[in-house]
Amino acid sequence: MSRPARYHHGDLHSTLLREANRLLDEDGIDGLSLRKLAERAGVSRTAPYHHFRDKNALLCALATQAFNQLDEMIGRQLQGEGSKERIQHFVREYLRFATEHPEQYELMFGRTIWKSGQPTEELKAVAYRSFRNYAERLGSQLQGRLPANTDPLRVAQASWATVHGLCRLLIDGIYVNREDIEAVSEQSVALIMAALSRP
Amino acid sequence: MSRPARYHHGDLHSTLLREANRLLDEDGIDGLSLRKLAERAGVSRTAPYHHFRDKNALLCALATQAFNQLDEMIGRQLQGEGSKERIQHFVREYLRFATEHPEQYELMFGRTIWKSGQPTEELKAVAYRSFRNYAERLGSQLQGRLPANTDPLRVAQASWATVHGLCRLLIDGIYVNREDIEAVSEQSVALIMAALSRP
DNA sequence: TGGCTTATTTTGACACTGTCAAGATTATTG
DNA sequence: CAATAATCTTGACAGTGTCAAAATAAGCCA
Repeated sequence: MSRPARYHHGDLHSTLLREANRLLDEDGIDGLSLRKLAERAGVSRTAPYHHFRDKNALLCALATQAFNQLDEMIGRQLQGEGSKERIQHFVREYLRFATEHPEQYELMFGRTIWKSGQPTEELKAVAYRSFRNYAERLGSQLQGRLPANTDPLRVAQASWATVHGLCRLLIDGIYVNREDIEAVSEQSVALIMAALSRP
Repeated sequence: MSRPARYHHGDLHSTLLREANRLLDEDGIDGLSLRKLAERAGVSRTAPYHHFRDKNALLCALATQAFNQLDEMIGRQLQGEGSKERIQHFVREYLRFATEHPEQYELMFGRTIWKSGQPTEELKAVAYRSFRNYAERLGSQLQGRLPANTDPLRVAQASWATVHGLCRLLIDGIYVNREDIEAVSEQSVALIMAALSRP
């Protein structure tokens, strides 16, 4: 671990990613500065620029990692046949994912990357893939139970917006009460399921 | 308007608010710096500090203004008896409110104030009042049509989360296609209305 | 009016930030 | 072993929010 200080770090790329994630958890997205990160990695201020084009690129790399985790979680939770309980459980897991690492979630969906910065092609790919994954799996969960003239894609988009909206309200500090969010999400699922025809 | 430069500006407080709103529209929330603002107002860098305790206070003032507008809009759109069309129309107006001044919306609901900074008591008051207003009016629109064991407050929270989620996806630059959002919001309203009993 | 208090505004300074350019050092390759 | 490429450092610049101390103007009370 703590080898003597050398000119070449040897493994700076992954060290940067690791320490950046730590900084993100500890100091939040605003507290994550390249200079602090460099210091933690035991390296000079501009060293990271040889591994990431700029700060935006670093943040995109972090977000990409997180999207891969989310994608994996979606695949794990939304498999098998659909039921209200399964969907309910998925929503809880999604909320947990977002609230256990709020700064990561902010990075994934926030304006820091998508608006102010520029999402990497890699990031865009994994982000869209995650949603497509969700849409497909939810579609087969609800298969045959949707009312006529109801596009499954629209249902996926709408439900995702709802859960995402709840997450944002929690993460951005507008709602503080976690149990309220829990109840609201149950209400949302209940409402959607009530609109479906019985299998 | 353009009087000769005096030591005392005379109306700096409101000038700052006005120019800050312009800067917000033009350069976005990240481009809104106190120094640029001071320059626009024709005053030195630290002059604004005698009218707003710090940058957070200025932003809270802007957000408070915006919430008052939203509150007024809610009252205007959600009066009278409820119908699917009226609610649909309200959602469209809400989307319009958010997308015509995205930076203001970001200020109102974003982490800049609610998480990183500290919302003023005044801001908290008007924000909660706006939601209470929405919840009450939506409640009377749906009166008597909600299924048993369905708390109108929860429905208000859930539906607000949905519309808010859609706005965020648009504003943060994740969704770019406006028509998609339009269709998704219609789908959301349709789903909720489908779960209600006929009047 | 004059003098005192208070409200505004300014200049100077500090610690931060991201990032560029130029040089120093090590690793790699022919 | 020499040349090239990769990696890292130091120095610098423009930008940020904000504090302290000094300058200026306005308001008020005699």
